[in-house]
Amino acid sequence: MEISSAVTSLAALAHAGRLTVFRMLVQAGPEGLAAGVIAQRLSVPPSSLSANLNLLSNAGLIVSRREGRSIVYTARYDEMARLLGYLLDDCCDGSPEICRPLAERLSQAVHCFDSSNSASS
Amino acid sequence: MEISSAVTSLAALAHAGRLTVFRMLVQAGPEGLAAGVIAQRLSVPPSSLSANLNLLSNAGLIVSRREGRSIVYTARYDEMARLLGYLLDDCCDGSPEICRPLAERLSQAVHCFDSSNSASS
DNA sequence: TCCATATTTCGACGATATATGAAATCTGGA
DNA sequence: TCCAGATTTCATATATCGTCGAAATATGGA
Repeated sequence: MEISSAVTSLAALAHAGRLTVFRMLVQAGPEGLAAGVIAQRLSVPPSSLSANLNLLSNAGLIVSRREGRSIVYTARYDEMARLLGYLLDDCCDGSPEICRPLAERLSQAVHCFDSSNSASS
Repeated sequence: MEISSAVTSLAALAHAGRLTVFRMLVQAGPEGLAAGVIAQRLSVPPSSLSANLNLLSNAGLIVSRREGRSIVYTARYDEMARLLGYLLDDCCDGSPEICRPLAERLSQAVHCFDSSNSASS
């Protein structure tokens, strides 16, 4: 991943409204949420939300699809993986004991770490 | 983690210069790097670097200690873990097959995932 | 075709972030 | 005490971001 796209993604997330939206979409899964639903849940003007959804979309963190009259947004898990991977890539450089707690915190957050490791056995 | 501190940290990282510095410090490990060394490596004016180090420091992502005439900066791995954990916390909500690739990307980046999992066997 | 619904685009204002030279601060040593 | 080295603070100019009403666009159905 290029540093410029990492910066773009981080900037997109560095905003309370957008971060909230993004986490909502991450939670929502592949089905996603319509723009109107998000605007209602967050009590935010449609035009403001649209601008922020656009920013997240341009950063590659979410995608949209039309579904009837609504436009449904979905989180891009692959891009999220790339971004977090980029932040972590140079970690643990020769010091496993330092990033051990980090790894534990991550596996706590991503529950399928356990299953992805035990399921392969 | 509060959303406001997540936003502060993300904003601190959403800047090419600061992101580069942060990754340098993550690489450098607990020994850290003196401000002057960083400024020289990156060919950036000391005052600019100082402002950016200050931002990262206020966000809690790095810490400084005086060592002779130099001020040495170090990455805070614990805070990095908290931030990334916050971004991931709501992931995988009932859909392990979705975040599986994400988990694999992360374990690729953080090499001690393997050791932390295989060492316990 | 015409209307109601769902979202986006446009425009303009205020607020915030960035960069950097010059001066100030702090440290170690003679 | 005085000096040189290392870094920060200050002040200022510049550029970018965020918000939201009003108008424009796209869709589905009668």
